[in-house]
Amino acid sequence: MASTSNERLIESAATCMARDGYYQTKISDIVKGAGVSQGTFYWYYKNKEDVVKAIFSEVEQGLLDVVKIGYRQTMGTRESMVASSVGLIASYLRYVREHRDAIRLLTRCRQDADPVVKELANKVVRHVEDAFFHNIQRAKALGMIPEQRSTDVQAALLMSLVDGMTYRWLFTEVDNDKDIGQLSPEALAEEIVSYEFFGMLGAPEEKRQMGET
Amino acid sequence: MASTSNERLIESAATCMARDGYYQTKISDIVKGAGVSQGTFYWYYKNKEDVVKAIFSEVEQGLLDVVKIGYRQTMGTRESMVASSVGLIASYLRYVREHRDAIRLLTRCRQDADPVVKELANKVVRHVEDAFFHNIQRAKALGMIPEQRSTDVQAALLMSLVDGMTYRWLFTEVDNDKDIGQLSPEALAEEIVSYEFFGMLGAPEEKRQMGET
Amino acid sequence: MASTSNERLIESAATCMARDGYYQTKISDIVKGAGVSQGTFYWYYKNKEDVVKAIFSEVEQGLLDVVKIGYRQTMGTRESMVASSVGLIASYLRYVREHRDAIRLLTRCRQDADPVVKELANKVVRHVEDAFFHNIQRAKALGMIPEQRSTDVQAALLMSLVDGMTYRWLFTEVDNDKDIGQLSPEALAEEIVSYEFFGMLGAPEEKRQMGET
Amino acid sequence: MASTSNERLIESAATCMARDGYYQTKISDIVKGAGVSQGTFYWYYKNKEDVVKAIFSEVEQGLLDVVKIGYRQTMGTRESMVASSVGLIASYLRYVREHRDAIRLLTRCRQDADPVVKELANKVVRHVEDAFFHNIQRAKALGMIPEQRSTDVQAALLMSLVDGMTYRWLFTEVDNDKDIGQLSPEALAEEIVSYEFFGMLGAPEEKRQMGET
DNA sequence: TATGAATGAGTCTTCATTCAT
DNA sequence: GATGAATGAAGACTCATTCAT
Repeated sequence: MASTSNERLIESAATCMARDGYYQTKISDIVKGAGVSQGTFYWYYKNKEDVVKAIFSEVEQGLLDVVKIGYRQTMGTRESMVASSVGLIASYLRYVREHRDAIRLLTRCRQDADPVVKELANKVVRHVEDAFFHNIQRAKALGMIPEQRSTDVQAALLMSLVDGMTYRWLFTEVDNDKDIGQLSPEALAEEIVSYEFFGMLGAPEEKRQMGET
Repeated sequence: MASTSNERLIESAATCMARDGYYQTKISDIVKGAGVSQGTFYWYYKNKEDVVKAIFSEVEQGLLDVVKIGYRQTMGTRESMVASSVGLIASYLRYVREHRDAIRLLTRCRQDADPVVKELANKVVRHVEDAFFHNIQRAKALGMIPEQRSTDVQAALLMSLVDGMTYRWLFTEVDNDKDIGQLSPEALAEEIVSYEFFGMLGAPEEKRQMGET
Repeated sequence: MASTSNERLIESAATCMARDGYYQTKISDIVKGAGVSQGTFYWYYKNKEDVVKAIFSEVEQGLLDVVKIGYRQTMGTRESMVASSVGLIASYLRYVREHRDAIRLLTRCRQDADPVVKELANKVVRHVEDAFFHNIQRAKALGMIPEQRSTDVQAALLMSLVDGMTYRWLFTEVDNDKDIGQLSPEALAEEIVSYEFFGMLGAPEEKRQMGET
Repeated sequence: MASTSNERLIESAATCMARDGYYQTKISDIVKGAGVSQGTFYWYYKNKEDVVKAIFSEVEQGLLDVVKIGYRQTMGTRESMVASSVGLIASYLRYVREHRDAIRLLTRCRQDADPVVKELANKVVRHVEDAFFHNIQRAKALGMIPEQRSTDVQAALLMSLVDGMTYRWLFTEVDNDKDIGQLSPEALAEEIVSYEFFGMLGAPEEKRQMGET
C-alpha cells in the first residue's frame, strides 16, 4: 500500500499509456495518476521513453518464461502434443490477462511510439515468435508435424493467431465482439490450438463425427 | 496531371499518416507534402479527422468488394472450395498491396486515433470480418465445413490470420522478417488458406505424402 | 510607425538582451516588448539564437564600414595621421552610440551566450580588430609609426582601449563613472587617440608645454 | 588533503562559474563537481549569490595587495618609473594567472549576474581602478607625468588596457589570438607599459633608433 | 480559391529550494 | 553535518486553428 513514488509512477504510466497510447499520454496524466508532482517524475525517469523501457523489460521476461516452458523434449502422441499446446496457450492467455495494461501498451507501441520504443516493443514480440519457432521446429524434428511448410511462415501464422485473438479477447469492447471476450483462457486456448493444428476443417475425429452425423 | 489541391491533400495526408500515425502527423506536414499553404487545408477540411474520413470512405468499399466476391452460392468439392479461398485471399492481398498507405493508416488508426476515427477504422474491419463470417456460414450451410465450432470465433481467427500476415507481409522490415515479405500474393494466400483449413498438421494428401516418404 | 511584427521583434529582442543578457532574456519578455504573441516569435525565428544572429549580421556591417574608412592610402604628416585617427574613432563612437543596444548585446554575448552565438560575437569583434591591424600595418609601411613593436599586440592594445572605453562611456552608471559618460564622442576620441599614439606621457608639444610651465 | 565539503564546494563553484557563467551554472553542477549532495550545498550557502560572495571576498584583497604596492612615494627618473610600472603590471599578471578561475568569474559577473553580484564584481574592479588612479595622481604630483589630461580618464584608459589584455592573454583561444597567449607576464607587462607611457609612437629612444635605421 | 501571418493554449523539461531522516 | 527524494513554479517550444487579404 505505502508504495514508493517510483512504483506508483510505473503503474500509472502503464495504465495511462495502455488507455491513451504512447504519444497521447501526457506526463501530467502519469503524475496525476501516481499522485506525485511533475518534478518527481523526472527524478526517476529521463522522459516517457525511459518509463516505457522499464515497463517493457518487466513484461518481456514474463512472456518468455511462459512461452519457453512449451519447449518439447520427448516424442509423444498427437493428443498429448495438442493437449500440451492448449496448456501453453492457456498459460499465455492467463499471463496476458494478468498484465493487461503492459500487454496493451506493448501492442500499441509496436505501431505508435517513437522509433526506439517501437523497435523495443517489436523486439519483445519477435522474441516470443522465436520461441514459437523453436517449438514448431522441435515438433518437426520429433516427426510430430509434417515438414513441407516453411517454419518461418508457420511461426508467423501462429503469432498472428495468438496476437490477434489476444487483442480481441482482452481489448475489444464487448458489444462489437460477440462472445469472444467471455471465453475462459482455457476455452479460447482450445479454439486457437484446434485451429492451429487442424484448421477450419477440424481434427479427424471431428470430421468423423461430422461424417457420422 | 495537374492534380487539384484537394487531391494532393488527400494523398499527402494518407502518406504522412501511414508513415507517422494519426496523432504524429501535423497539418503542417500534410500541407508541405501537398505543396499548398496551411490555410488551404482548412478550406477543404475541418480538421484532421475530416481528411481521414475521406480516406477511409474510399478504402472501405474497395475492401468489401473484394471480400464479398468470395460469397459461395453452390456446393462444390473440397478442392474447389480451397482453390476459391486461395483466389479470394490472393485478391485481397493484391488489393491491400495496391493501397498500402490507406491500409496501413487504417491499421494504425484502429489503435491510435481520436475516438471517432478509431471507431470508423474498426467499423471498416468489422465489415470485412462480417463478410468472412457470412462466407463461413454459407460453407457450413452447404455442408462443406463441420459445424461444431463457433462461426464467430472462426471468423475472428481467420481475420487475425489475414490481418496479422498482411501486416507482416507489407509493413515489417525485411531483415526482421525472414522471407515473408518476399512471397507473392498467391504464395502467401496459399499458405494462409492451407493453415486456415488444415492447420499445422496439413491437408490429408500432404499427410499421406509425408507418410509415404 | 506601423512597423511589422518582425521589426518589432528584432528591436525588442535587442533591447531586452542588451539589458538582461542573452540567457536571462525570456522569449516572453521579447514578445511582450514587441506587443505580439508568443507564437509570432516562432513564426519569424527558430529560437533566441536565431534572432541574435539577425541582430549581429546587421551590426557587423555597420561597424566594419566605419572602421574600414580609416584605411590610409598616402603618406601624410604626423598631425594629419592623428587627426584622421581622431576622426575615425569619433565616427566609431558615434556609430556605437546610435546602436547602443546592439553593441551592448554584442559585448555581453562575447562572454555569456550559447557557444554558437558567443563565437559569432567574437567573430564580429575580431573583424574590427583585423581592420585596426591593417590600419596600423599600413601606417608602418608608410613609415609613420615605428616598426619595433608587434602589430598583433598593438592591434590588441588598441582594441582593448576602444572596447573598454566604449563600455565605460555608454554602459556604466554615471555615479560610478566620474565624468567619462559625459564626454562628447569627439572629446573621448581625442583622449583615446592621444593615449594610443603618445601614451600617458603625452605628445612632444604637450611635453614641451609642460616643460615651459 | 581530505578537503572539507565547504572547500570543495567553493572550488567547484569557481570552476563551474568561470567556465559556464553565473546564470548557466546550476547548483547541481557545483555539487557534482564537489562530490557532495544537493542538500549539502544548502547547508553551507543560502544560494548561488552566497557562494559567489565568498569567492569574491577572497580575490578582492589579493588584487588590491598587488596594485597598492605600486604606490610611489618618492621622485625618480622616468626610466625607474617605467621599470617599476612594468614590475607592478607583471605582478598583477602573475597574480591573475594564478587565480584564473576567480578572475574569469569576476570578469563574467560584471556583465552577467544578478544585480547584487554584478555590483559586487564591479566594486572589486573599481577598487583596482582607484588604486591605478592614485598611482597616476601621485606620479603627477611628483612631476613625472604631465598634468593636462584628466586623471579619471587616464585611469580608465589604463584599466581598459590592463583588463582587455588580461582577458586576451588568459581566456581567448590561441588560434584566434595570434601569439598574445604565449607571452610571459613580464613581456606582456612590458608591452602594456610601453603603450601606457609612450603610445604607439614609442619612447624617444625607440624613435631615435628608428631614425638611425 | 488560396495564402501565410498571427494566435494562444497545451506540454515537456529544468532547476532552485525544502525537508524528513 | 549530510543525504537525496520531493516539490512546483517558470520557461521554451509546438501546433491546430483563425482570418484578413
